[in-house]
Amino acid sequence: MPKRAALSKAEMEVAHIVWERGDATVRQVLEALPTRRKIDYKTVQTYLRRLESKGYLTSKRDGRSLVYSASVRPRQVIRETVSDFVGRLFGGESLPLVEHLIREDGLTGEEIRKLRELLDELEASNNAPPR
Amino acid sequence: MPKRAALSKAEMEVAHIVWERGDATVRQVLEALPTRRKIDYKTVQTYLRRLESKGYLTSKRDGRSLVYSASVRPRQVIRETVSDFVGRLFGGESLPLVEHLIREDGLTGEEIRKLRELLDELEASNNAPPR
DNA sequence: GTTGATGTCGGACAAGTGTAAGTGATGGTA
DNA sequence: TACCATCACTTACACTTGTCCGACATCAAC
Repeated sequence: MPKRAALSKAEMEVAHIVWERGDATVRQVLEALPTRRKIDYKTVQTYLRRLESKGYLTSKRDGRSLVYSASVRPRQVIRETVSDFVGRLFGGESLPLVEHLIREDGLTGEEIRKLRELLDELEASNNAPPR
Repeated sequence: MPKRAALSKAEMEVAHIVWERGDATVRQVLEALPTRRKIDYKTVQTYLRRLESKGYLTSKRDGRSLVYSASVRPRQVIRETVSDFVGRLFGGESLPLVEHLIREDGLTGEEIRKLRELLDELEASNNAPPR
């Protein structure tokens, strides 16, 4: 794998926004950021530029503006990033993190149901296929 | 809360080790680190020193050595750290992270059972007590 | 009582990060 | 057409982080 430099915290934030929208200009990212996050246009511009130079995003021109979009599958990036995080803060064990998340964030009944389904599904495919 | 400076990646790693063991000297942390992580004694020393100055650990002397231990409840620190992470990479939604974790890491049947129990428990306390 | 291993205490230092300013092109509007 | 808002591009700059070095103190074993 052509190891990209890791995402910084601020970069994660804007990358997430671009991924959610599919693509975005500097201004769109700025507007999508939570308003409490008082951050300058120029700063967002820098993050996007860095994300591009790290290989996470590409940009194409549209009129005067640049439109950024993923150049690596977000799924993949998320996998790597989460894995690094779990490795460091939980010694590589993801179960404790799952438990933490389930416990700490009051999940709605709806969400609990959803998770239960996911578990069923998993268990089924766990038993069946010799892979 | 007296907002501590956030943990850096390397700091998370060593903090986790100290928490796991209850307490630890520089050398013990060094030895607990995965061997592939080729890192110098002095470097570990620095991380511990910084963790102390950031307010996460305290040290007490034992002979010539310093023994570090948590000075803030790990639970609390983990909560903050995870919350920050989820905020940035998942826009604050923890469910997607839970799903990701459950899906990506092949959980054992045992673990799945455990999670199911946790969900039951949660659901029960969700319905019953007005807290 | 000199030597070597092991500690701590204070730097050090380059790269990475958060945050933005300065400069110049461009396009809509008074 | 002169001006202002808005872009991109370049540059800046202090703080943080990852990584370690040098000096000095101890202690055990020659």
